[in-house]
Amino acid sequence: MCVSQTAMPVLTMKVCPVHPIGRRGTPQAGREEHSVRRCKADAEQTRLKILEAAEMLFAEHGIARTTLEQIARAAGVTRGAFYWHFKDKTAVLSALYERSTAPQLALIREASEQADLTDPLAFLECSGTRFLSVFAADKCQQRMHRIMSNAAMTEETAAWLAEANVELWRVFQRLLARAGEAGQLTDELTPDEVAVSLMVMFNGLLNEWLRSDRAFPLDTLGAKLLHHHITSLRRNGGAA
Amino acid sequence: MCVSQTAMPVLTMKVCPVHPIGRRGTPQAGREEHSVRRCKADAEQTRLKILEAAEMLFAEHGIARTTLEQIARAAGVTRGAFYWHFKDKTAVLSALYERSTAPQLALIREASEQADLTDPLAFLECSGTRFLSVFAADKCQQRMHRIMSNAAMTEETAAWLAEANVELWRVFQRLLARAGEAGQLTDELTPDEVAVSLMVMFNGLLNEWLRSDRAFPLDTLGAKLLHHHITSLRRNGGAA
DNA sequence: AGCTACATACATTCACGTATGGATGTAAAT
DNA sequence: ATTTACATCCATACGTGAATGTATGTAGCT
Repeated sequence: MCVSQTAMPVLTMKVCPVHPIGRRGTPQAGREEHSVRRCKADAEQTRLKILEAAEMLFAEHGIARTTLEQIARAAGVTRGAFYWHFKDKTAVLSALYERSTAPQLALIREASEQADLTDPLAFLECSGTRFLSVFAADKCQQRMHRIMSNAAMTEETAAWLAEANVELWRVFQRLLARAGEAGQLTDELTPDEVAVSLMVMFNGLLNEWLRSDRAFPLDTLGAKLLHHHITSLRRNGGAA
Repeated sequence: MCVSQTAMPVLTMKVCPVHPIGRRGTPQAGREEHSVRRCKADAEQTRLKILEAAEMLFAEHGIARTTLEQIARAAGVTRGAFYWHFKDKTAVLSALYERSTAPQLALIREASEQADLTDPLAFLECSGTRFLSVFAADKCQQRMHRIMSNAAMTEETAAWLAEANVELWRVFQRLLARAGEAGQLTDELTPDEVAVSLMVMFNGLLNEWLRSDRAFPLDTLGAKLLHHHITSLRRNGGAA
C-alpha cells in the first residue's frame, strides 16, 4: 500500500476553492491571504530571511539535522521559495560562508599587509585583542564559528576550514619570523613554535568560550590572557 | 499509480531455493558460506568489530553522515547483526563513550584526589605532559575526541561534553585555588583566570593538533609549550 | 529442544528534488 | 490608459530513494 492515507490530517490543506474568490471579494481582515511577488526588493528580503533562518538552525542543531522544511518555516515561507533562491542545502552554506567567513578572512589578509613589522608582537596583541572584542559582540560571527567548527567532515567545509587556518598560520609565521630576526622572542622557543602557541591560544579561546556557553568575558579576560601570554613570549619574559 | 498490485502473496516469500545448496556440497574454497553463531566469544567479537567500525566511520565522516549499512559492512556483517547488539545508532555512540571517555574521565577524577597539593603547578605540568603523550599515541582517544567535538548539538552528546569539561574545570579550579593560597601564582591573574587559560591551552592543543592533521609533534612541543606557559603563570614569572 | 546470533525480506518514514500552476509585477503594444 | 505578454516569485503537489526499524527465517551452540 503506497497511497493509503485518505485520512491523514495534513492541515494546511484547504478543501475549499480559495483562489478563485479572494483577491478582492474578501477583505475580511487586514491579512492578505498569501500574496507572492510584490516587488524585487521583497524577493531579496525573503532570500535574506532564509539565510538568517538557516544560520540560526545550523548553529543550533547542526547542518545535517536541519531540514529544508524547518528553514523555510522559520523564514516564513515554503520549500518552494527555498528552491527558487538556492540550489540545495550546500548552496545556503556557501552563501553563509561567503558573507561571513570569507570577508573576515580577506580582512585578516589585508591587515597582515600593513602590519607593523618593527614590533610584530605588539601588532599581534593589538589586532588580536580587537578581534576578540568584535567577535564577542557579533552573534553572527559566533554562529558561523559554531557552524563551521561542527561542519567539518564534508569535503567543502573541510577545505574552507583549512583555507582559513592556513591563512592565519601564514600570517603568524611571517610576523613571528620577523620578530625572531629582530631578536624579540624568547630563546626557549623557535618562531614556528611560538606561532603554534598563538594558534592554540586564539582558536582555544574562541572554542572554549562558545563551548562553555560564554562562561567567561571573552573581551576583557581574553585580552588579559593574550597580553600575559605574548608578554611571556618576549625575550627575557618582558621583564625589561 | 501507487496502489497497483494488491494481489501479491504477502510474506511467505522464498520462491527460489537458495539455501538447500551450499552448506555442505560446495567446498569450492576455504570460504565458509556465512556461518552464524559459532560460540559465545564470537558474538562478543562481532560486537567489538561493530564498535570498531562505527568509531572509524564516525571519526571520518561524522555521525549523521554514517549509515548503519556502512557500519555493518565495515564490520563484515549485516544490519541484522547490528540491531541484535544495539538498539540504534545512538546506542553505539553511548557504548563508544562509555569505553573511552568515561574511564578516562574517572582517571582524571582519581588523579586529582591524590594530587600533590604542595606544588599544584608542577603536578599540573607533570600530569598534563603525560596526558598529552598518551593522547598522541592513542589513535582511539584521538578518534573519540574528533567524534565528540563534532557531535555536539544533540542533547546527549552535549551533556557528555559538558560533564567532561565541568569535571576538568573543577580540578583546575581546586588545584589553582590551592596554588593561589600558597602564593605561587602571578598576581596579574586570579586563580580562576589561570584556570581558564589552562583549559584554553589543553583543549586548544588537542583541537589544533587534530585539525591541522598532526602538523606538529604534540608530545614534545605540547610539553614544551605547557612548561613555558605554566612557568609564566608562577609568581615572578618563574625567574627565581 | 530451545535459545542464541545472526541474515534476509519487508514495511515505513522522511527529506529531497522536481514539476506544475497561480499570482503579481513589469514592460511593450495599442 | 488599457490591454497584452512575459518574466518573476513562490506555493502546492507529486515522485523518488535512501535510511530506518521490524518481522521472519534459520543454522548452530548448549
